[in-house]
Amino acid sequence: MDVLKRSFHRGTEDVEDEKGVGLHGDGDLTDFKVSSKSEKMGIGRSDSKPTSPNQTDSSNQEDQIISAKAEMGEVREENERLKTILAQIAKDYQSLQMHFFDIVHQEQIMIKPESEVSNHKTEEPELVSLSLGTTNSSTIHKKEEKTSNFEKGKEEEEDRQVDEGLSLGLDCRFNQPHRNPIEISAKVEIPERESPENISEESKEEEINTEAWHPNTLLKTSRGPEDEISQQAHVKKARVSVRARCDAPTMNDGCQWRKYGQKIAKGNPCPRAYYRCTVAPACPVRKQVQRYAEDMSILITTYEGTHNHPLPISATAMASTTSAAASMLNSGPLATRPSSSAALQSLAFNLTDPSSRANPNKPFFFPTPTISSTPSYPTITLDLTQPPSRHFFSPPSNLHQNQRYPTNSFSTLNFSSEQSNIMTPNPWPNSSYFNSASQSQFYNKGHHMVPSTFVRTPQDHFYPSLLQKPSSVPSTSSSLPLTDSIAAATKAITSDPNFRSALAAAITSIVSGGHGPPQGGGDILSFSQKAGVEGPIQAIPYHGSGTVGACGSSFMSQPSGSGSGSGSQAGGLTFLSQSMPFGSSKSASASPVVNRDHIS
DNA sequence: CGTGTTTGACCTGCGC
DNA sequence: GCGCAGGTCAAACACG
Repeated sequence: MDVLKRSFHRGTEDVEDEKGVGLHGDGDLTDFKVSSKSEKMGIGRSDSKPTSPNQTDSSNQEDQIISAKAEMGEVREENERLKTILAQIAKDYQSLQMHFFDIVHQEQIMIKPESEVSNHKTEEPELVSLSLGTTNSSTIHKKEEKTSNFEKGKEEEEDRQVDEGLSLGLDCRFNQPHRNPIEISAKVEIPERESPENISEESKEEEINTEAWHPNTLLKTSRGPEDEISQQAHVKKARVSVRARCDAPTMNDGCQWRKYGQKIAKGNPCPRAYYRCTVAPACPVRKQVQRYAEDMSILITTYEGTHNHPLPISATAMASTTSAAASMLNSGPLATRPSSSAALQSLAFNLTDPSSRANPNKPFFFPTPTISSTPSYPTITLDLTQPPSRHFFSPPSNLHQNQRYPTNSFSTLNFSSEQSNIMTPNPWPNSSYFNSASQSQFYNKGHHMVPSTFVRTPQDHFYPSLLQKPSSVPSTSSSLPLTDSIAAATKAITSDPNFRSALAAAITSIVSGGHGPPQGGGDILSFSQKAGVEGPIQAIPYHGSGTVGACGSSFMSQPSGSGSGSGSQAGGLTFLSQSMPFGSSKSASASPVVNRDHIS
């Protein structure tokens, strides 16, 4: 409508200039007529032509009548002319609109075969990848959104135009022919030693291309247990480990987890806890949570498998992040994956202290990904405990066996500079934060741990004080944009090897990073979806409210006591958000074992 | 009583 | 084959 208004305004500028009539596009036609006529005719105006006292009344009246008639005639002509102009503008607008819709529709048609192919592929038995984020579902949603836009009434044209204009541009950005998500994760789930001999790389790629979850994926779960087992056998092989400072027993990633085991791992006095995703009964995703032996403030969370269900929106960022990392891990050397690097940088950009983003003079950091050889369980680690490196597009600097962790050796996607990658000693190794009593008390009182940020600046290490902040953790408005933008960025890794996509994701991140959150799912989400940065749109209502807490930090608003969640981790993803409310997980936090282990 | 956690036992894979 | 370590199971337990 702005276009129309502007056109209308332009179309009447001449008239305004000539007649000095204050005609503005904002007014409707009726107002225009009235104001135009009245102003020109002097009707209802106090500043109408003054009459000379020296003239006779009769002659004055005649003159006035004549001049008024003349003016009326002029105004009528002008009015007709303006009507014609407006009609022409409206006609042009309609024409352009139709043309625009045609373009959009043609795009949809072009997209549809891809989606159908993708859906069809999903029917095939294939692996479940680490593409935790949903992909096609949101594509479908995007289409539905556009379709519904077509059906909306004329009164919604304004919004529609805005929306579709946005989606058009972004679709152009992401619907490139080279969009080929498979390339990235092709080798992820199929370690060489397990690769079927006769399967070509292409077929494997196709296979994995279907891994991203979409509604049809649920069909998988309804298959026989054999399929499930065979899937799991593959899924097992790739892991994403997230290393972050977290004082809560577990990291809240937005999903619901049920603890099914605990084991003392060799070389680490802290037990390793095993969790299963309970969002869906048959969800194969597991995670292991273990504290880093040398710095118990660091929590190592290892994810394995692919969610076969819609993810809560709060969990998508983590899912996307881990998915992206897994894809990166398995996609080969980063040097050959500029898109991954770019997207990771975008990711790191979001992970970086928001103040860095806010201040253009403050440099922001880019990750220094390092890929190492991987053992039986290829694992990529997102090291979010240190200030990230300022290296830009650093290629894998070295291949190394990571000796710092008691787990299997794994690849390290290190967001730290190499120099700073030395683990910081626990600032309070004997702190009562790891005292069972204090800890459980802390959690049970419903306080929320104020987590340290994943990417810290050196001065951020002074975070015991943060921990003592009240539960009013800033459910920062940036949470949603941040997480969504991260999802966008990471999605770019998994779904589009093209650099432009990653760059676009980065731009999206930047655009979204510093602004307040939209309510109810948010503009950023819509933006991402329209942009083809798919997210699990079906999960939008998951947390009910559209507040930031619901989307990014809803967990913060949940009582840490056992609610309906019964102590399982649930709630908002805070993983990559500014507030980073790790923990507040009742289950683990209240666990005496965990607390006990923290003492040990 | 339902749900989640704990924890010892069991299973599996790997290296020797 | 054996031992080790990681991973999982499931009965017992705790909690609301």
